[in-house]
Amino acid sequence: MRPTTLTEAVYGRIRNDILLGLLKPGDKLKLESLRQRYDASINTLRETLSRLVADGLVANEGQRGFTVVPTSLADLRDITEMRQLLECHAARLSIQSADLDWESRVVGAYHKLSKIEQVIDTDPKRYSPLLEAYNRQFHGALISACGSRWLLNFHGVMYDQSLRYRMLAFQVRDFPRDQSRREHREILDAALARDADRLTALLTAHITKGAELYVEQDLTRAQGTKRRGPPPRRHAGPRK
Amino acid sequence: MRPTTLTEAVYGRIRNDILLGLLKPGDKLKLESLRQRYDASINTLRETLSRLVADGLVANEGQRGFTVVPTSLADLRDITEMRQLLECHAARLSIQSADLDWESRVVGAYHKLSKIEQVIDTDPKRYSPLLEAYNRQFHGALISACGSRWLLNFHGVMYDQSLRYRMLAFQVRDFPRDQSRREHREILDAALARDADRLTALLTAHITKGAELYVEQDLTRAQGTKRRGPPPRRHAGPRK
DNA sequence: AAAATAGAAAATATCCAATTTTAAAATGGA
DNA sequence: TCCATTTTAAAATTGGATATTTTCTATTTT
Repeated sequence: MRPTTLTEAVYGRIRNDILLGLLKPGDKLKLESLRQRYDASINTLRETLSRLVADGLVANEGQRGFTVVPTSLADLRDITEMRQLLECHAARLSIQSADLDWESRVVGAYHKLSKIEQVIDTDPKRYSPLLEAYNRQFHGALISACGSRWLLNFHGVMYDQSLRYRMLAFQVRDFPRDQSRREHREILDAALARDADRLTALLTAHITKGAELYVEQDLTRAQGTKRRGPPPRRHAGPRK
Repeated sequence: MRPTTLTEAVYGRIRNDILLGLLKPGDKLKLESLRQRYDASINTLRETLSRLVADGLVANEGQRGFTVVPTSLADLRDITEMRQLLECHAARLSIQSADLDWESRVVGAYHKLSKIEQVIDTDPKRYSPLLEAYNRQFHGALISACGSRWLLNFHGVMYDQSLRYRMLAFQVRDFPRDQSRREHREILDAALARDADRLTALLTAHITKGAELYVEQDLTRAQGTKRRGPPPRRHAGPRK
């Protein structure tokens, strides 16, 4: 589904630019520049930025305008643990009430992911953002039967946060090959075997490894401007 | 800390009105009416409403404006379970890294809560919103040493959501007496004894009971307008 | 030279008026 | 009663104007 309103479209674009690291942690988001870059009015921009504040991707201190939320190892650790908690819990619930539809979604998502992983693995030059999209869909499918909107909601937020760190890591280091492919395969097997314990163990390890991609570099250096305060504010909902 | 900007102030006021049930589930939030009621411009209003969308208190479907998010038993169940998950997890973590400061916050918060509970218990007419504030502070203190900003963040969202249901229940039924007082006492004891298992068990029960106040009435009747679709969208950060 | 201060320039937060789009309601026949 | 059309009420956006607040820079003071 494509955005029905301008605000939503711009929201998606800025969000994407932050997630991809085009807008770097700490960057000041001057309304005037944004106006030109995204071709929308100040008011529309402010509205979209407010939403991003809620997602924990943008900060809005007092009267000092908007900035891209800074990164830190502590924040990454927090996000990683939180994502593990939520994703494992949701995966467990999903397995409990797993039905054929769920299985079908999981297998389908895995297939897509697997195919593109194969392509990229043989030729790293062909890395595509599609990989990230399919990866998200696979993880999404796994927990799609958990039955809790809020859980999916929060998980989505954490997923995006961790994605940002991962993408930042790829800016300085090569995309890791092979390993995550095998992990995904194991995760799929555990899911289809309805082995909740094994599944959560695998997911935990998988998520940890993903985070390490970032930790390995010390990416917590100069970012945009000064204070690299704590993370977000208030935030909410998942994508329809 | 008082709001530094108009938007923040209005945000707080609308938020409060929704939590208190002054703005009822399903209510249409016409910008024009809001403009008068809260004395702010359309743009400012849109900005604050966007934030509330993130909190899962306001919905913003397509091009049909804003509405107060409807309530439903399914949603309440979801919220309740989610709050239990987060609050118990956070309480456990808190106990793990509990120090004297934490203990002091817990005891202090309990004291305030206890005092006002006593007053209200002897004279129900004197029910005060302060009780809710102190109750929040007590629960907040319990998990304040968990060390995870995101966890506190998400918990805050769930707490507010459950508070809304509770307040809606009080509109039709009397404030329950005595029981929760005893529960709080037990919770305090378990916390000070560093008994994580007992504490989480008590918290779970306590939260369940709180939710039942609402379930007991069938409060899921006509609310504002038509479709009472699913809950929220995206959401994010905690209060500073 | 470090610290404090005054003033200028830049950027925010807000508001208002006007336009374009959309959705919901009303109307008028088949 | 059920469509199709017109009307009407709102919402989404824009552009511009205005106070206020920050931030920067040059000037003084200690």
